Amino acid sequence: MGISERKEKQKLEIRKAILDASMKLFVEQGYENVSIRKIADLIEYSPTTVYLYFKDKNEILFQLHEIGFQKMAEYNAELWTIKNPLVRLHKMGEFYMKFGLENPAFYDLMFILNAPMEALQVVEKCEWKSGDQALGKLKETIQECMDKNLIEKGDVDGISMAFWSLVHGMVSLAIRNRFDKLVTADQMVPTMTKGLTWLMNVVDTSGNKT
Amino acid sequence: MGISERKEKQKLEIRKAILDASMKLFVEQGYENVSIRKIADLIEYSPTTVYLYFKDKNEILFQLHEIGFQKMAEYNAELWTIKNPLVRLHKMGEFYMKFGLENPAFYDLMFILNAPMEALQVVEKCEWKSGDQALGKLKETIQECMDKNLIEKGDVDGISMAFWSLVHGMVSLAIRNRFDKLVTADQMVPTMTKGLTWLMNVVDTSGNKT
DNA sequence: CTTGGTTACTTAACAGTGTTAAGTATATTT
DNA sequence: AAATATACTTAACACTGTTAAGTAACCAAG
Repeated sequence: MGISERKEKQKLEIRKAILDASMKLFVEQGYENVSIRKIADLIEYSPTTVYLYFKDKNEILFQLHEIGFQKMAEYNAELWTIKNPLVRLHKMGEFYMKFGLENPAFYDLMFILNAPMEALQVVEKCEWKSGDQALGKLKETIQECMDKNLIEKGDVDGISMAFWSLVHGMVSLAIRNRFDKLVTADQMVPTMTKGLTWLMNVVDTSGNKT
Repeated sequence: MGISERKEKQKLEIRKAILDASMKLFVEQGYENVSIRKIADLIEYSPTTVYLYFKDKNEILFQLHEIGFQKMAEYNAELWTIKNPLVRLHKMGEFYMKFGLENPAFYDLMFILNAPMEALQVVEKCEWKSGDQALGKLKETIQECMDKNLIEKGDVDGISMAFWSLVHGMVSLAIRNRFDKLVTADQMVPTMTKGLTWLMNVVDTSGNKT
């Protein structure tokens, strides 16, 4: 079956070429400029060929959204060397904001746009694996903080959601230009950082507040 | 000048008709179904006529976004009768989330979509009046909390941003379906409420924690 | 070696989008 | 009555996602 194996390989190569082209378009020209026709132009196939490798555009965007989570994991790599869970939690927030501000296109796909989630609903996987995994790490860290009496004990799910929401809120308001007219450009990142630091201080019950 | 006055009036009426039609479309069929052609169909004019009353689609969406802020003000009406600024702050968050979840289309326009903000940048007004005003009320309340020693004193701007970000984060993650696979439908609102209550308790230095 | 069928891809079209240049009546002013 | 201004429309441009139908190329069976 060496022949059909090679064909399988070739199919995967074109799939990859489509994703690469999509990536190129959407990193260089932003989300709204990723179109099936432009992808087809780049890989030098007709637009309809794209549909032989992906169900629809949402599925392509879902795949890019997954690549986004991989990229985010790179930002978080050094996180797991941090022993103190409270310091780790703080850094987690910082890295999250850094990733979002430096990769607004990916952030859009991962946490703002509807399209990738629509792909998920169709496939009926009915599981947002990447999101669930990321939230899991956050919950673990918060649980650890509670276990070590670094923050007040409470509902881990609710507190995790609140923590995530705070950093997501900041990043999404920033990249969707809601801070532009309210904070000067040079004060935006400092204000965001201060907001997170404020939260960290306010939850800190260890007595070693920074 | 009675005649030109009547004409002015008529012009305003068509402007209003366009906005009414846009409203109808976007409340009934969602944001992505508001198109110039559909608006034109509803008001029984040709699509190009719309451009005689609005610069472009972004300007129409900006106007709808303003109506959204008015609607939000209605939700907040009873807020200003609350004397205790800490209780008011809590209710502010609750009403904000309630508004967002009950009016996702408006919320989109006000705090998520780029289009309305693009209209603002073109007009060179260079001021997001509605957003600035809303944030102002939040800052006042937080300042009052500090003055009355109900929360720890600190950077009002940063803390206001953090507070806003938390509730915005929750609403936007919810309406963009990021909670769907992570929290069961019936637990979503309670989890969000708990998250806000947690923050309120954690900042409360009055000693009367609920 | 030819036939039949599968695979991979393309052409052409549908139904829509925002936007604009150019044209046409109607009404007002000179 | 002629010139001008107002209000609106037609037709087109350049796009979008998506699909039905058609066409080559290859591959296995008779």
